[in-house]
Amino acid sequence: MSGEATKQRIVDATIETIKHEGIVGTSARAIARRGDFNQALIFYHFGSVDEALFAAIQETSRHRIERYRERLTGVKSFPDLVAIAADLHREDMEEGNLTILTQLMAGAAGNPELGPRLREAFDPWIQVVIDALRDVLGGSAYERLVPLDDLGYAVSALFLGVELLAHLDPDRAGSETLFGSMGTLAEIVQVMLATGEVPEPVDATVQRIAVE
Amino acid sequence: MSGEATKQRIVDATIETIKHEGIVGTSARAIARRGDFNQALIFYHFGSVDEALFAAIQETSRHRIERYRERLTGVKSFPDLVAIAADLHREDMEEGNLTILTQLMAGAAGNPELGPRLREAFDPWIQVVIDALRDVLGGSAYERLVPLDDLGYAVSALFLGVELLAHLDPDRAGSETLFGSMGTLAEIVQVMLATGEVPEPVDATVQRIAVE
DNA sequence: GTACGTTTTGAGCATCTGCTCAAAACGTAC
DNA sequence: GTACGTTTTGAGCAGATGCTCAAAACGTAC
Repeated sequence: MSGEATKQRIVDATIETIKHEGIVGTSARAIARRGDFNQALIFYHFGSVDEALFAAIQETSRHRIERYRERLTGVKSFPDLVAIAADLHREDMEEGNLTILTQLMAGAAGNPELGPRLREAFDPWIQVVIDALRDVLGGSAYERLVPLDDLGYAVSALFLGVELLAHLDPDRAGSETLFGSMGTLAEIVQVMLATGEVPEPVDATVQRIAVE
Repeated sequence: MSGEATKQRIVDATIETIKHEGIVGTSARAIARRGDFNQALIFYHFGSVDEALFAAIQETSRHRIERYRERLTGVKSFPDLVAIAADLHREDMEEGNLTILTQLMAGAAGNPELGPRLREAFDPWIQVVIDALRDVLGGSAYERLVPLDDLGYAVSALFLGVELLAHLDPDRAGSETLFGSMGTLAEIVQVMLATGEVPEPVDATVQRIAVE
C-alpha cells in the first residue's frame, strides 16, 4: 500500500478512536486496534502519537471549515444566518465532529506546545463565521464597532464553551445549541438596552448609527 | 494524624499537582510526591484517584463560589457588576483556579460518569452570577424575558469557553477576559438593533418594554 | 508498659504507555 | 527469477499507571 493511503488510514482510525474512546483513551495501541494495523505503523508514518493526533484535528477542521464556508457565504439576513448555523452545529453534533474537536481542545489545554497549534487549526473556522456575520451586519458599521480580534475571541469562546458543555451534559445538547446561547445573550442585551442599563463602555458609535 | 487532617493534605496536594502538572500529569504518584506522603494513603482515604480529583474540584468550587457571592451580592448597576466580575476573573486567573477548573472540566468531558458530577459542582457558581445579573436587570423584566435555564447555559458556556481559550493561548488571557467577551457580544447585538437586524425569535416583550 | 484500633509505609502486581528494531513481506525494475 | 527500496510486522524495552497487602508506626486507654 502506498505511503499516502496508509497515512490516511491512520488518520481515519485516529478520528474514530477519539470519537469512541475519548482523548485519554486514544493511545497508539487503541488506534492500531481500531484500524486493524500494527501500532508501529503510526511511528513509521508520523513519528509520534501526538503528531498523528494533530493530523487528525487538521483533517477534521479542514472538512468542517469547508462545509461551513459553503453554507454560510452569501447569506443575506441575520435570521437566515442563525438558522443555517444552528443546522450546521446540529449536524456536527450528530456526526461526532464536536466530540473530536472538543476532546482535542480539552486534551491540549495546558499543553504549551500543542495549544497554539490547535488554535491554528481552529481559528480559520471562527473566521468563516465572522465573515458571515460581517456580511450580514454590513461592512462599515461592523468595522467601526468591533475590533476583529475581540470578536473572534468572544465567538471562539462561546463556540468552545457550548461544545464542552454539550459533553458534560449530553442530554441538554439537543435543544440548546450554540446559536441558541448567542440568541439568549442577545436577549439579555436587548433588555439592558430597553431598560436603559447599557453596558460600559457605551460606544457612542452605536447611538450614532441608531439615529442616522 | 487524624483522618480528616490527612484527607485535607491529600486534597491540597491534588490541587497543587493539577495546577503545576495539568490534569494528565496528575497521577497518584505525582500527588503523593508533591504532598510528601505515600501514594497508598490516597487509596486508603479516597479509594481511587478519581475520587480524590473530585474532592479537589469540590473544594476549589466551594471557595470560589463563596468569594463570588460575597463580592457580587448587592451590586446595583451593570457597569459595577462588569467591573467586579472582571476583577474576580483576573484574580482566579492569577491564583491558578481557572487552571484547576478548566483542567478538571476538560478531563471530565466525555467521561459519562464524571461529567454530571462536575456540573453539580460548577452550576452553583454560575447561579451566583445569574443572581447578580437578575438583581441588576430588575426582577420582573428579567423573568419575563429569559428562561433561567437558557441563561445559565449561555453564561456557563461563555465562562467555560473563555477559560479554555485562556489555556490554549495564555498570552491573550490577560487582556481579553470573560466580561470583555460578554461586552463584545453585547456590542454586536447593539449594532444589530441599531441597524434593524434583530435576531429571531424577536421577542415582542422587548419591544413592549422599550416602548413603555 | 501492654494491648488495640487507626493510620502510614514499602514493596510488589498486572497492565498500560510511547517508542525502537531487526526481520519479514511487498512492489517494482531488470 | 533475482535484486532493491519501501512498507509492515512481532517482539521487546523502559517507564508509568491504578491499586493491593502485609507489615510497621502511631495514638490512646487501661
